Amino acid sequence: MKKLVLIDGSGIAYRAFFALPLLNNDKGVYTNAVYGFTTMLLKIIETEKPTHLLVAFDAGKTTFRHKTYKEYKGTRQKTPPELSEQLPLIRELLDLMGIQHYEKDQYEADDIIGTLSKQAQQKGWTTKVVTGDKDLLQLVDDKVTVSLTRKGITDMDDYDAAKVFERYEIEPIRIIDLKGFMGDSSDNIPGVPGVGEKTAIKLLKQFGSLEAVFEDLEAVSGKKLKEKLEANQDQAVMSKQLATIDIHAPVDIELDRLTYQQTFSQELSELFKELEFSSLLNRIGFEETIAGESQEIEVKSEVLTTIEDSLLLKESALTVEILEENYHYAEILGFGLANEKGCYFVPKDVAFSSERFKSWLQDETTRKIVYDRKRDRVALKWQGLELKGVHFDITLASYLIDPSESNHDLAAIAKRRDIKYVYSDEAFYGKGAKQQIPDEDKLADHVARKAKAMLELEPLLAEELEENHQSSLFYELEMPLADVLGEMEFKGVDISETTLKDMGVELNDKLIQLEKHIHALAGTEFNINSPKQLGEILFEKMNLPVIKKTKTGYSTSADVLEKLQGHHEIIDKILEYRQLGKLNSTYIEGLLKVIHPKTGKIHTLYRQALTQTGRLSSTDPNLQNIPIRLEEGRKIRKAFIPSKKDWMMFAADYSQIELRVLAHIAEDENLIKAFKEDMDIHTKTAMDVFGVAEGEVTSLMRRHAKAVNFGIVYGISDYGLSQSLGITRKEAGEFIEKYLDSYPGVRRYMTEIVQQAKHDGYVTTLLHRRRYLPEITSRNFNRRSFAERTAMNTPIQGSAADIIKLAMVSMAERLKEEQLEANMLLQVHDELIFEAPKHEIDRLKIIVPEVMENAKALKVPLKVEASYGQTWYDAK
DNA sequence: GGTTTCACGC
DNA sequence: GACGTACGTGAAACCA
Repeated sequence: MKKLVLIDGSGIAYRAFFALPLLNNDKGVYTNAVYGFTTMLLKIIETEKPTHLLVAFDAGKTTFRHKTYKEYKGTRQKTPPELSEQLPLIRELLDLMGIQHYEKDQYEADDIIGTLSKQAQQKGWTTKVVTGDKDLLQLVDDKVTVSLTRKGITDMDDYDAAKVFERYEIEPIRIIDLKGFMGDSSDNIPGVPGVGEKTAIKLLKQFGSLEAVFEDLEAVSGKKLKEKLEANQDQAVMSKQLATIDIHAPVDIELDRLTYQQTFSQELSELFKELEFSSLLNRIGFEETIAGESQEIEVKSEVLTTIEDSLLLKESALTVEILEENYHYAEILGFGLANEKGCYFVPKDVAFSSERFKSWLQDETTRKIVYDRKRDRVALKWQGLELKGVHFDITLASYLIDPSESNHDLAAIAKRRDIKYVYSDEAFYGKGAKQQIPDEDKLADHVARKAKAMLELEPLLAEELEENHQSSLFYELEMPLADVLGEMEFKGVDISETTLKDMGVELNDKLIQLEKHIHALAGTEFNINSPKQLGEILFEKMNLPVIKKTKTGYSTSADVLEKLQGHHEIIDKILEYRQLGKLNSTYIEGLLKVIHPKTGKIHTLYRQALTQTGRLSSTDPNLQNIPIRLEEGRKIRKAFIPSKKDWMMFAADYSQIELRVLAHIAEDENLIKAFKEDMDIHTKTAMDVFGVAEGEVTSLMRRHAKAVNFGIVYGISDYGLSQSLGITRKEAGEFIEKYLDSYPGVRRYMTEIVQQAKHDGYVTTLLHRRRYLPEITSRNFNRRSFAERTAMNTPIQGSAADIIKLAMVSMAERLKEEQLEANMLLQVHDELIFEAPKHEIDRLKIIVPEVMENAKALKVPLKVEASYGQTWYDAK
């Protein structure tokens, strides 16, 4: 059985280009269309298993259709150069994959596909056409099916005749009649003005074809419609003609010659590597190995068995080689060292038995270049060593230069700067179950390469930081902050295991009761945690109204369930079950799992080089999302306790720091005044937006105003605001407009920052933190809108992040200066949590707000609220 | 092991 | 006219 696959190469490339963000490789070659095209191609080959395969392309600008209508495709924008430059790459790729491609002067890909599909039909082959263009549906028959890209590029809808009929209520061949009436704005086919899909289908159902309609115009119902048809008859006939695919195009290619045999050559894998399609390399059976170009470059290194003073220079690159992600549990494999003298690997036994080496590690006066200062420092702290004299952190530098680089992996950072002899840890050690440590020779080589690369990278990165005006941000903020965060992580926060366990027992009881109750109400037992099973129960068995669907089934999210409240008592129970289940699995069981066996405390990991805005994130466990809003969850905080007897937990948070930052950046008089007068900002916003006096602000008005402020801070859209308030998008848009009317400075800022982002390609924060926004010029509305909101939001959120980071560095210094025993333990974006002896609380009440409020002088005062108690829960 | 859905915080 | 919409982390189900 012959199976022919015909791919609309031009159409798919076009779709891929617009569906994917503008990727490029390290040489600046754009690759998104090639990437999308290739993933689609691999998927099609895998699922369709074609015996014959051809990719058809459009040829040139003019086609035979222009003879009929010279305006054909006249409104189409010129193909963007970022896309055109990728088309030769796609052809090269097809050649390497042994896939034939074809184009014919004066014809479009559609005509080639149409002609070949009909020839194949004659021979009794089955054909699959792959395209993004609905016009191709006219080719569907008993032997030909059409796959239409849905969204993205690999998501396809398969159309056979029945599916076409289901969708359009007409035979596939009548798609051309449909186009004749409707026209097609993207091809500049006029059709009959005022006739859309609905009317066209109605006419075709009644008359059968476009010609039949015009033969019996009198039978058309509706005077207006009749007039429109009469006036545009010629245009309609021509439109149909334009939309008709030529199935007798002079295609000089034999079907039998289109055989396809899957072969993936070395050359193909080279091309994939060049384009940086590493995920696709695996799919074609070429695992990216550590071999390849890295090992071809020789790096001389030595394994040290004794440590000579002469090797330990003031200026050196140092790597502390550990494998574990979680460095609180890390085993040190050894050290890499690179300096003027050469590159070395120091095995752990040699290192730890050398007093010389250990004192060098702890020597403040050296200038060490490291890859991840916090990681190295904390890992060594667990070994009782204080890493000192760190002068440069490669990860942090790379992060500040461009936070969007998806991995600040050393090999990637190096490769982008043309240093190619170092390979990534993942490639060297493998990942997941495949991870293993090679023998010492290889290990030594790898580690030494890393150290060498770091030594070489430091001046390059330092210069880039300087160019970006980020030197001070780097040396004076992020670098010292890394040590402060390291101390917080290493110190850890104490947790009462018994409190957690008691809460767990109680929760489990409640969950069992709830589960029974829910099963009884549903009349059957099922897994409430499974959205799939829950959806079937609610929407099929119990016939509750479907509010929203996900791509795999019914949505059962909280906002959907809330809309169903009142329909059935089961809803409330499910919501409660979800809430308690979350508390139990994530917080009770989750936290119990991560208590460190050596300290009995919880040691989180702050990620300092991750978020696009400059905020920190926290993992293993995440201590930045411990419940607070609902009382049941808030009780979790009772388990967070001081580590010593007679100590207290002390918490201080910034009040409205983002909106204060906004007032400052936007220089909005109204907003500045409000903060200077220390007004309740949501009430103030409500007064301005609704035009009422303070006393007339209702709680609903305040709630709406609060959501608008929230939206400003987080950069949500009118849609997002409408969702959170349960109002229409239009109303949400009006709220935002009224807000901007009330705060003209903010409006001006929003306009200007978008202009600036378009001009510079990036936005910055108060301390010159940078975020690039390449999509701000995207032709895709969604992408562009998202980039615009990001441009408005990042300086606000990022500057707030800058400020609390400044406060943390000052705070650590201040605690030391005053010789306080208090420990700074946690940061939750706008708040700091400490533990301290009772007798220091009075002092903290003064200095913590003082340090935080004076971290950075703005045009409005910063305000901090502090509290304390026996547990984190009580510090409210 | 990867993806999807849901839910927690700011 | 539709698109699919703050950022993070983590658990569980489900599919392969």
